Amino acid sequence: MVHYIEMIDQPSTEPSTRDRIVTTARELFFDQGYNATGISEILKKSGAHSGSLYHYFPTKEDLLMAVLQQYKELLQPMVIGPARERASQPIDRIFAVLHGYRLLLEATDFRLGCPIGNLALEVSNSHPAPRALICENFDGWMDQVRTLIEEASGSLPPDTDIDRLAVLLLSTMEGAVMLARTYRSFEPFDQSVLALREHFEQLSLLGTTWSKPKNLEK
Amino acid sequence: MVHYIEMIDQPSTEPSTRDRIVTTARELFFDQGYNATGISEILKKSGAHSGSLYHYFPTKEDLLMAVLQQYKELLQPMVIGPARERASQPIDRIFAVLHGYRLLLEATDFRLGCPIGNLALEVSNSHPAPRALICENFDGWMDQVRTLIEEASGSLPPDTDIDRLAVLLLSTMEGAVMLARTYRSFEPFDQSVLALREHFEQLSLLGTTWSKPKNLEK
DNA sequence: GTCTATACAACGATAGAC
DNA sequence: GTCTATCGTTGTATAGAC
Repeated sequence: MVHYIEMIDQPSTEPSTRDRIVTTARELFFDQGYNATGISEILKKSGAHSGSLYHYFPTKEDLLMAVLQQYKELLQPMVIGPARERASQPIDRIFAVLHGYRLLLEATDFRLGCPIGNLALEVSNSHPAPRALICENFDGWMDQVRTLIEEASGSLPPDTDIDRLAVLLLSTMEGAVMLARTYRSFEPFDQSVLALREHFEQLSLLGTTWSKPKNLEK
Repeated sequence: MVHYIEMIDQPSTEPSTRDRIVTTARELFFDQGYNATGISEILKKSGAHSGSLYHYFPTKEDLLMAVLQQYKELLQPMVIGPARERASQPIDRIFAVLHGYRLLLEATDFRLGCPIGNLALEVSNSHPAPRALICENFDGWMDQVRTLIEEASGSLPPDTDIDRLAVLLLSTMEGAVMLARTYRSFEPFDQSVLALREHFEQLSLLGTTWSKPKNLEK
């Protein structure tokens, strides 16, 4: 609420103290995890002081929630949008989203994968409120991917379960990123994505040869 | 080294102090994560005292490595063996392994998923030595699953890439467990597994009909 | 190998001046 | 809203008697 007003009132000036704190916390949580990142570290890197941080965020958990809220807002401009621009064909756009995570692994030498996945495993048991926000992040991802799948449905059998496919893509991506980061190798990621590709190719095959006239348009 | 002697010398008596410490640490790391678990908590729950713990494990990281070593030894008796006994058909045995994780999610109300996956994301960036042991755990899992796939290769196309399939199963399982734990719901897990089932069914279809006349059967 | 006592740094969080 | 100073606790790890 105050948040939106700030975004309007400060169109293109330097970021507010609050935003610097959230962004810094996001970066540190991403790289080191939630528990391994101390408040003092966030203060030092952001240049803010403890009085300011605790003015905005009464507890560390509140700061985590602001970070997760920011991730929700970054999904479109940072993940989905760029992926859409990198590919023109419907099915390629789906895999362009996955490829985005590979680019991140590459750019960070396997340090950074999916920030939501990291936090999901670390805080789900102990922090119920952030856990709900993590669900919303996953929901947003699957919503977007579902849309991409729908746009590609011409190449899929008419009875394809799109929700199921979106869940499969998210599950496999999360696991593949986990393995790549652990092995410090693209191989498990690439193999997983390739296997998904084959699955989609099989579906395409079924979609074009199976049904009756259905998708004989052009 | 001393480890094996102890196992032989104490066939069925109560566990050694060392073993109690490792097992307790394993349970706490599993439920709470590595960073969120304090040494004092391990000492309290195991009944050991700090002098004993630091006698065996000079640092907390050394204890983590002993835990990861124990996981390697538990893979067969706790994961693969039971799965093999729960199913008789080759392909069913593969999915019985995945189902084992569902049973664990169910038994723990979604608190516990895959212990290796949890630790992988939490410590890979900061703890190189444990990271190597996590790789060995993943390797062991994929070795076992690869064997299960080979045993089922009669139902698969002859050119099936078995390694790739094993990686896909691990990636998807890890992601599916992550989502189930986050949502506190079986749905993402079940949907992911169902999608994998469909992938295997497609492969079976190709395996039996392919060889010659493409897919013009029936 | 096991126990008690404790060192010392880092943690999350607070108080109060400005 | 920002700053400094600091509280009380917990963190990992040690020392030394037995």
